[in-house]
Amino acid sequence: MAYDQIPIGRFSLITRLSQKALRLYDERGLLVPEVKDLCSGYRYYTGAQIARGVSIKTLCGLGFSLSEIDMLLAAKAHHDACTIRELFGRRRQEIRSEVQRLQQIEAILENEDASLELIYMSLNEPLIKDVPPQRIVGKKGTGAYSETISRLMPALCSQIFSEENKRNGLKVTGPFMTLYYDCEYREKDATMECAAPITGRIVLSDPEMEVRTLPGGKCLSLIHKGSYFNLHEAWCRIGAYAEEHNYIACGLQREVYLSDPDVVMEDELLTELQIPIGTGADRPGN
Amino acid sequence: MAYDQIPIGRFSLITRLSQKALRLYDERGLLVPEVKDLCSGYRYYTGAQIARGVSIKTLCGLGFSLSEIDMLLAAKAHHDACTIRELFGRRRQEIRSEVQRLQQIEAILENEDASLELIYMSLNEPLIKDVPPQRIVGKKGTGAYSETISRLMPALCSQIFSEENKRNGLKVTGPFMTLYYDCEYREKDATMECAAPITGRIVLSDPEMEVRTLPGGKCLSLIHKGSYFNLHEAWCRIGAYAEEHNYIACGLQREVYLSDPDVVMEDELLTELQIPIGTGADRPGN
DNA sequence: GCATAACCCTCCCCCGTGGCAGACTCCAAC
DNA sequence: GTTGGAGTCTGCCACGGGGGAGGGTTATGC
Repeated sequence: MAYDQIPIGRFSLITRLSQKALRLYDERGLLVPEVKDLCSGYRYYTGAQIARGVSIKTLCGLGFSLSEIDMLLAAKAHHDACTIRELFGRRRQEIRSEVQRLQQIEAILENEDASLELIYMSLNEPLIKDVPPQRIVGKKGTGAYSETISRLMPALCSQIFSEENKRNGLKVTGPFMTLYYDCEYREKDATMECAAPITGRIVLSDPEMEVRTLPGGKCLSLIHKGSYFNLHEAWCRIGAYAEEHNYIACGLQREVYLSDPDVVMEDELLTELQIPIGTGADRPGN
Repeated sequence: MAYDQIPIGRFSLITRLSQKALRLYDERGLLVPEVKDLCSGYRYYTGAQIARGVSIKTLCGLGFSLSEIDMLLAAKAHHDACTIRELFGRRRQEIRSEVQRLQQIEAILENEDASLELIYMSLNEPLIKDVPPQRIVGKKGTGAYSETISRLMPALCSQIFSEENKRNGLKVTGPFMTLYYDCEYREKDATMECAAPITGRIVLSDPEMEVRTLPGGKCLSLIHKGSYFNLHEAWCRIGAYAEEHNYIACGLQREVYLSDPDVVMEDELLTELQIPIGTGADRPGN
């Protein structure tokens, strides 16, 4: 059966591989046409290559990558059932987790029908992330939460934005935040510190204010959307999550004010809660 | 809160978007940094952009494309709940079909554990494809299937590969095939034609042989792997599939011999079955 | 004020496939 | 032999990032 000059189009019809794909496989060495006319550049396949082409098409449909397909076909040629089993198993694992992921997404999309608010809902899962060390200036105080913060923030700002510091080129390099020194909720006498990450030289006239470097490291992070009055709910959630996963706070918990409350509407405010869990050494005692 | 010079690294940590992604969104206009230092090229984001970044991150995680995210955010800005609902619904649909597809693959991977043979099993689903017109030379005959074919093929070959035709540059341009003239199975007196697609001028000494052009068009196609003795099973499957989907044959059914039986082992032989089904103008009702 | 480390920039390649443009080649029929 | 149409070639862009090279910029600490 002298039938060995199959041009790409015909070969594509037989194997159901697109011409584009066939050219790619040629380039990659996965399926190289038996003959390649040097002057015209035309690719000619042989009947014996059809089987390989069909195999590639099928494995492709099963979601294997080109390099995996290469390995599978080589393993088959060597009757190496072990490699094949392993690759198949791995692929099954991938598919399972992918299906799970998609089903979670589907659940989210179905829960709230036409609202983008759920965007923040789905962010509610706390995540672990890395935080860089920051040089901050802060002012400590004790009292009820919101009142104390309302008192500390203006004091902090007036120092940072003083004429002298402006002249010295002081810059605020990140969002303002509050650091909490207590491990539990305290209604009236919580100790906290309002702070801002800065760069440059700073001159302080308030003796209660302090400049230092906050250590970086891993932390549990949760972004909350909405009024500051609802922040305690978010703290509850991140706390529950930490407990559930056996994370122990190893430093000051932080409340990072991502939005500017002077500009953003109350229920659009973003706030990030952080609980250091990594190798940080700034335990309350230190 | 004068905090408006967030470099890309810090912004990346806050929003959980990679720097790579942020640069891409800048280029695409999806999330353009408020300030771009013209001489250093540094990107600086503002606190007000965090919300948009977080939204993008979340929508991305839900699997929306960048252009869809653009539409969603625009729709949200215009309080256009309708567009949002539509995009969400479409995405849900996509996810459902993707999950279905993956689960089918998983089923295939689980069925046969470590064998590549299933590769051909999964090809068993007949497919509709386009076949080009072919100029063929064929020789007809009547009788029992395998005997008749065994008689016709050598006759055909001896003509095609005759000295005279070789001199004229006759070329075989595709696999040999058998065309079946009967609509049903006939044990002893089936009419069939063995044929080969050719190009060039041909000289025939056998008056029973004929050169003509086989019409192209859509056909149902199934690739069978294994001995020719089992071909009838494949014919049953493709026939059942055609009946199930109301496809009516509108031309000669073909058996295309993709492998060379002189070279390939019996149980590795590939054969393609084709049932022409026309352009859809010859459905049962029409 | 300077050194150094950390940061940021642009450009290129990778995955695997589809689409398009412009040029070349092949074949069948006249 | 010629011609026209179909087939094929290469190369570029797109998707949505990840990774790396090589070189400029900023911040901190001494």
